[in-house]
Amino acid sequence: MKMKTKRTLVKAALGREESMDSILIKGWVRTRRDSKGFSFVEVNDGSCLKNIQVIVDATWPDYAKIDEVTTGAAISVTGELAASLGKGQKWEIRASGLEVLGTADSSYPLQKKGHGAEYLREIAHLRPRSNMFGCIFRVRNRLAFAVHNFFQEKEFLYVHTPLITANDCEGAGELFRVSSLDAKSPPLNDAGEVDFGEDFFARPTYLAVSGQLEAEIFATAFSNVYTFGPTFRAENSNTSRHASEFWMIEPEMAFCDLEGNMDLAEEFVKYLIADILKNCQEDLSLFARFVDKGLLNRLQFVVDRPFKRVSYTKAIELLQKSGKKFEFPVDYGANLQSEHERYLAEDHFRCPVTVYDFPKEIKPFYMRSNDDGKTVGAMDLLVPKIGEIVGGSQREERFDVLSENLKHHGLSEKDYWWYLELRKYGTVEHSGFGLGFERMLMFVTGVANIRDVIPFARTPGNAEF
RNA sequence: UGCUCGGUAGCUCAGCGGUAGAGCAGGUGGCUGUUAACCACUUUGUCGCAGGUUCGAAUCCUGCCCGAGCAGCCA
Repeated sequence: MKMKTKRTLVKAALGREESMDSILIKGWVRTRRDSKGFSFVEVNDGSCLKNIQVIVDATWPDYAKIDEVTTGAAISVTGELAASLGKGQKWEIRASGLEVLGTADSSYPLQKKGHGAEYLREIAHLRPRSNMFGCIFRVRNRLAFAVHNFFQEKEFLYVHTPLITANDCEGAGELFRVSSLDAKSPPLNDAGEVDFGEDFFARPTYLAVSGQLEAEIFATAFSNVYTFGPTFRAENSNTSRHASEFWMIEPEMAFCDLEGNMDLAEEFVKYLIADILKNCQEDLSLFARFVDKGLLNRLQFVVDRPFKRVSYTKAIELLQKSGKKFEFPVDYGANLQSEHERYLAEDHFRCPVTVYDFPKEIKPFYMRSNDDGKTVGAMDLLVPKIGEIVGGSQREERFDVLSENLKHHGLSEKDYWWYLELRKYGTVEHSGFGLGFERMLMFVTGVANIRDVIPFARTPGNAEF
């Protein structure tokens, strides 16, 4: 019986130290170049950016089949892995057999030459086969792995918080309603409004905008926990850095104050960048060449230097003294505008900056009140080019103060009874933050649009794939 | 949602009142090792949609649709 050759991934073949008498590869044709007497076929299977070059000699009995070996076709090649006779690659495969597994005619939308990001977005089912998106999604994979490594090395517990929630969390933002009621004729109450008491969960429910409140439950049992999952916002945002469905990482730590929180955020961001610099060099080199020439220097810079920290009050002073004309006025008590954040990270400090201790009026109910009575222990980590990448706070652990804050924000204690009980039984100082996974990926790859770092982007009016 | 810019060949784009172009892709032929191969020849268009102005509209005007950038909301 003939031994069946096991398939080798292109990445493994290219990384070989020695030649192979017999090799089997499978993948998709990127391009074919014909010469008199033989053809060069470049095959990619997604395992790495590089293709492997296959030589098909015209003396091969089935050489007529070469016409079907077109850009986009899926093929299987057997042959010998040998040192390349040409320049530009170490190894090539001298084919002894070739099978076209799936043809692709000339209507194949992915050509060998430059496509625009917007066009590729319209063919999200094929763009992973392009060089750029191959790199993006390999880095995305590694970044997700690095997230878990970071927290697992620190003994943080990975917790799965619910995606369907009954609290319209923090009273902020637009939520997607989750309902199984008949949209055409929903049950009505006496006032003629939709009666969500009749709905699946016997109350109004939504897709979660954050797992924070539930993460706090676990932090007050396991000390250090993190979530990593999808989250949903129904805001009609049309920008290059907002998506309706995105992934977020939310660590939550008991016995930790705002400073410990900022320390962790900084360490986390640096760890992720260092991991990608180390493990995704080939993919990063493509971004450095075609997307952002300054990428590698900027990433190295961020890993090497400490982040700056300024209080909100100090940040306002800096902005007022900057002499720069802003479209929006810089006033104490107002939110920092994008242009203000950009000035701090890109012009003034020229590095990531953490702004902390914000006025209480512009922040949610759960953030811990500072002793000055005016500010809360909040922090935003701002990064050049992208802006806010992390938002977090120390949480209000004092029952009376939290209860007061709920009232102040017009929220009912009844809806947050379990959240309040965390403060009633064994309450402790605790803190946490949220890091936008796609924003981190944008920073690490230099890709400017969030729609291009998520496999299938959900934005207002778009859910095709 | 507001402001700004854009929609011309399969893709990238030029043309911006005088009747449709280039490069690439595709096709044909050539080339003894190519590297987004090269050389020669060659096919392809409701110029986003609907009105209007004009002798004449891809080009000017209005409305709509779609996309992008920025702002707000945030991660």
